[in-house]
Amino acid sequence: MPKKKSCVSLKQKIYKQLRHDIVFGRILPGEHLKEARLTAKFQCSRGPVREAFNQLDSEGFLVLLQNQGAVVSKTSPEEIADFYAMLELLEAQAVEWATPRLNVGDIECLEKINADIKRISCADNGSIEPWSSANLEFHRLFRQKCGNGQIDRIIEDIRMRITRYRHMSLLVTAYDEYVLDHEKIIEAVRLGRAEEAGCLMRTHIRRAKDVLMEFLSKFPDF
Amino acid sequence: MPKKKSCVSLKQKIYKQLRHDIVFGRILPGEHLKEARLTAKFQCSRGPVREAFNQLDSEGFLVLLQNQGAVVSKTSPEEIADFYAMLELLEAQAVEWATPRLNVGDIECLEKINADIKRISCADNGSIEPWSSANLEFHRLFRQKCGNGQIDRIIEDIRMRITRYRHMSLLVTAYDEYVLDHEKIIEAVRLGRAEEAGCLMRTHIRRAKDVLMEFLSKFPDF
DNA sequence: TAGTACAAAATTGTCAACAACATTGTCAAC
DNA sequence: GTTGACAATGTTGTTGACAATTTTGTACTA
Repeated sequence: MPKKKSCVSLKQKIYKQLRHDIVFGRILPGEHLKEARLTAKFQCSRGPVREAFNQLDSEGFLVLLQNQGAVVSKTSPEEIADFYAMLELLEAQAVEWATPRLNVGDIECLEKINADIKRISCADNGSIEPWSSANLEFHRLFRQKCGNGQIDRIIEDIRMRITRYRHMSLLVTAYDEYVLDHEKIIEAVRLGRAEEAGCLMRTHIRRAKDVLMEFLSKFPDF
Repeated sequence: MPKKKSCVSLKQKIYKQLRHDIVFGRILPGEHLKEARLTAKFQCSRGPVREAFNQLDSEGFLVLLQNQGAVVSKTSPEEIADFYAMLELLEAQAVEWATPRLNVGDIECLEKINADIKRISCADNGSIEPWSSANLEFHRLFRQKCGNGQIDRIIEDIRMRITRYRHMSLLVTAYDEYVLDHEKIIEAVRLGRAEEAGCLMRTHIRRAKDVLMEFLSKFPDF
């Protein structure tokens, strides 16, 4: 049988699909992934599936056990708290570094994103993903412009790891507070007050952390 | 041919060996690794080699190019500067968090490690690795005891990534200053002055950064 | 000589089969 | 009924072969 042209490797295709399914909660923590099942789903052999597993393992989304296959990693409340403590530290620093580097266009962009967030909040159609995407975009802008590619990469990784759990807490979140936090941060950035902007970001993330941790304590099943 | 017992997977064995060779400079940045050569070296098929490549790729030690194999990743001076900026931030925080958690035994341990470092410095037999190991151990203690597993993991990753370059700068380093820095940090920790200890760590890492960056600017070939 | 088209070689991507290991189910002994 | 050995089954680890792609070598043309 002649093969089809492969512009992008099967490994990458499978990796992206699986990561998306894990991050957005379509595959649950603790679930045991079997190579055979995915081979059937993606119509390929076990090689590419195994390579995708490997990558997901070293990024923390899966845990590979010797001769026992892959399990979607569970993140304990303690680990989530640790992740959020890192976010506080890193994103505050990113904002501080970014502030003197942001131009008028960037600030307009931030305002536009925050307006979108506000609009989505008001619509409140029960769908979490659009809100979450817009929110991530707001935070992403700072770290991408802060001038340190490593902090950008590390924050991105952490955000990916906690997205699944964050989406839970969004069910009970008062979105308005977050929008106001964002407005304050934008204002501080506009005035060039880097340190203040960093503090505001820290407080903002702390608030999100508290909401999520309280949610998790109420629903220990997750 | 009957196979030997495999307590640890070939993939892991190859991964560890390759990572060690990269981190300790036995394989140089930019070098193209070919699967065939490694299958010969490790006496196995291409599967495990490919899996090791994948892991090294997602950890940043290699870059996998579509249909073009694996290249040992080069780290530019700018990226190294970024890594060090992260270390300043993260290790200072780790020390600050660790300070109230360290007991008498831990502090004795720190003093013992620093004494080892001093002894190795004086011996000065030209071998970098023992000094580097002892120094890493000193820094590792803080992050392991700081109560945040994620910061520990992230710092470990960064340290791995820059070890190769750090070893260069150790050729021209005045070790004594580092030992004194360590002593000051220990003293601050003993007195429970968390914030001060954090600042000292920040200064200490900044010093190491400056030495390395100056070295790299003198030898741009690396 | 420089440049290009094309064939040959080398290398990576994928696959299907086999070997090693883990889990499950069965059955006898107590 | 419980326990432990052991076979049966299922899953992962590894392999060698083939397909697809890239690189290299070579002859030809301007």
